[in-house]
Amino acid sequence: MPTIYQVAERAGVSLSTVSRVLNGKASVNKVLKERVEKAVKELNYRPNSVARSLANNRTDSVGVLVPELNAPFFGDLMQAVESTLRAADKHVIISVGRNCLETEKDAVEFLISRNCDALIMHAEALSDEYLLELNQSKLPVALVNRQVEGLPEACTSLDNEKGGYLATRHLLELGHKDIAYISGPTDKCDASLRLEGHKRALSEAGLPINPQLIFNGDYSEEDGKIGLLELMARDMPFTALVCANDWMASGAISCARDLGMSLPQDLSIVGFDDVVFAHHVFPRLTTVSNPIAEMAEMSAKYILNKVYGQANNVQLYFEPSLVVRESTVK
Amino acid sequence: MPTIYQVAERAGVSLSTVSRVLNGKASVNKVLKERVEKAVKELNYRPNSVARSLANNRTDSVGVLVPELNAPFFGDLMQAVESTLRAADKHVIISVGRNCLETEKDAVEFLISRNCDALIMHAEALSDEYLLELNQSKLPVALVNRQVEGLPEACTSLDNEKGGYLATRHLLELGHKDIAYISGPTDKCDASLRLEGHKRALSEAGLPINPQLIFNGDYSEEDGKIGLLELMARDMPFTALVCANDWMASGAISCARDLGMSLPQDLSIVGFDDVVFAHHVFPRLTTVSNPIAEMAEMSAKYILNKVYGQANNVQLYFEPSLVVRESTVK
DNA sequence: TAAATATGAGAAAGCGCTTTCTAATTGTTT
DNA sequence: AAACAATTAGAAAGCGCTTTCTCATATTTA
Repeated sequence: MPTIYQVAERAGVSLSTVSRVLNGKASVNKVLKERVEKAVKELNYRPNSVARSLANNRTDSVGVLVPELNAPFFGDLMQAVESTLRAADKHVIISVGRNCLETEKDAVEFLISRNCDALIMHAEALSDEYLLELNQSKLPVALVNRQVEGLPEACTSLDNEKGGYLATRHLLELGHKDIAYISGPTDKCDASLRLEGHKRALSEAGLPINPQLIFNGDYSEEDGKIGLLELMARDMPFTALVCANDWMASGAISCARDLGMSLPQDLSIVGFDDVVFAHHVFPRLTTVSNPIAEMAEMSAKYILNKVYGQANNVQLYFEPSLVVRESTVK
Repeated sequence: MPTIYQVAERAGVSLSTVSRVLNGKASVNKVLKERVEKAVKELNYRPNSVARSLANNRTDSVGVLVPELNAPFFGDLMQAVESTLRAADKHVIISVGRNCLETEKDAVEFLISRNCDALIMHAEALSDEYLLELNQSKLPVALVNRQVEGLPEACTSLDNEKGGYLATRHLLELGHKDIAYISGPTDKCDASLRLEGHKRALSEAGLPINPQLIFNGDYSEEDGKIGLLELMARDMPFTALVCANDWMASGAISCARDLGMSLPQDLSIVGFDDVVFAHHVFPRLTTVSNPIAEMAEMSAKYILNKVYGQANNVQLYFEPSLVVRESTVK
């Protein structure tokens, strides 16, 4: 691998001049510039990014923290972040948090030790205070799909309340009156907001909120099954079911079928997120779209602005919309 | 951020000594060692990984090339690679190839310019020659799920022929005689081997190989649909269908249902890969498991051995197995 | 006890780049 | 034409670490 010194020698200039040509920051005599460019080409020179990083104290790399790598939702997130950042010649270092406080902290430490210039995270377990502190003392941080008090411009988020509202209103419009709900873990903000939306829709329709028709799940497919079983055991009849994400909806669907129900006639089901497999399940799932890819892209653009001096427009707040498929009927 | 120099000062030793303690390569007087460790702790010192990389010419980072980030198959791959490498304190730089020659080359260049110590790739478009040359002149390379002439120990692969054979034999054992096949792109080695296996199963059963019952798809969901339509238009009746991956199987399933067929009674369908959504489709898909996660893990271990001096056992060749679910009946 | 060997610490060079500082050259103004 | 300002090139320091080389001290051997 040729170094900048060899380029300088071949071009007959000092290495400062080569550096200036390469970075285009200061003006360089046209003749010398061409000589340098020629030498660069002839030697097939590529600057050593490590040396560059050491000298100017930035690595052009952004750490990304996601709960897992093999889930469609986070796949979409990473896809968007990677392509946005790569277009700016930045690179992505990925770390997995597993939805666990210790692992997330570890992952952040790891990313810091790797000298990332910034962090883009879908943090589940880390506290608001930790994130604030991190942002202040170490690295600029962008949060995807989460709102943190004190970091207004660093957070992209979805109107989850509206999403829950849309799901339930759709069922109400189809004529359902007895609507069950399988919630996500209510200590998570998005889950509790979705539930709020559900309740608002019921209230607006003048219907009571029956706690017997609400089950608290943990967003897993398994809890979709368990939830449906439990709700049915409570002996409060219902003709429709809202699940706070598609995984639980999918679990509920296969459970319902195992119970011998025919869908969607016996039970209308709505999911949330519109992940890839939503149209693989049968009946194809009516769900609420979650523009995770756009949110992730905006988070990346925020970092590009904040750390790398770009000036993209960034949208922080997103609206969900209903995707009607075949899992809901009158 | 404290530097090694400040640690040395606080501990009252030279920075060489600090370095030696940190890296544990040379022996250091116990007393001094403890003083250094104390200073490290007090200052909360973390070595600067960039400076370290510059000095010893290695970045402890491995480039990973995948066709896409938001597909379950590659999600599994990355998950395995990331966790294996992270356990060894190496980090993963991810780049996307999009199944396109130019993009893959770009991605590799990018990874090289980032001074990765090695590359782990699921390369679709790059030629064997390119990969060989890359491995020889630039960076150690590991190929996941692909065999490259000349790189025997660097490749993990699946017995695709056997997979195709298993799929078809399963249908034969259920009593099917007229079995259609939707293939992947036959210029890809895995696709053509799967097809070979299908043919061998037919031959062993004494059945003719009817080209009218074979359709060449491109592994996309869309081509599952198109394939089924086309096969049915050919007026050669069949009672079972093998698809060379789960995406096409899923496409064929929804197409069949749109056509009013009832599954699996009217048509038994087998997929390939056993990706996450295989059990989300209805009827739950009988398919051939592809141990992509294990292959990816082995590729990572190979790199750990080759580049970082570890001594893991690595298995290079994998056997598929049949996963019987509900999409196939007598 | 003197000489030979082993052990461990520090000084300093070097990894490949950026950037500041200085000096030289060119151009501008009166 | 003299004095000044504006450009632009090169020298050198510095980023934070590793590692070689050298030297001092401790240990072993005759």
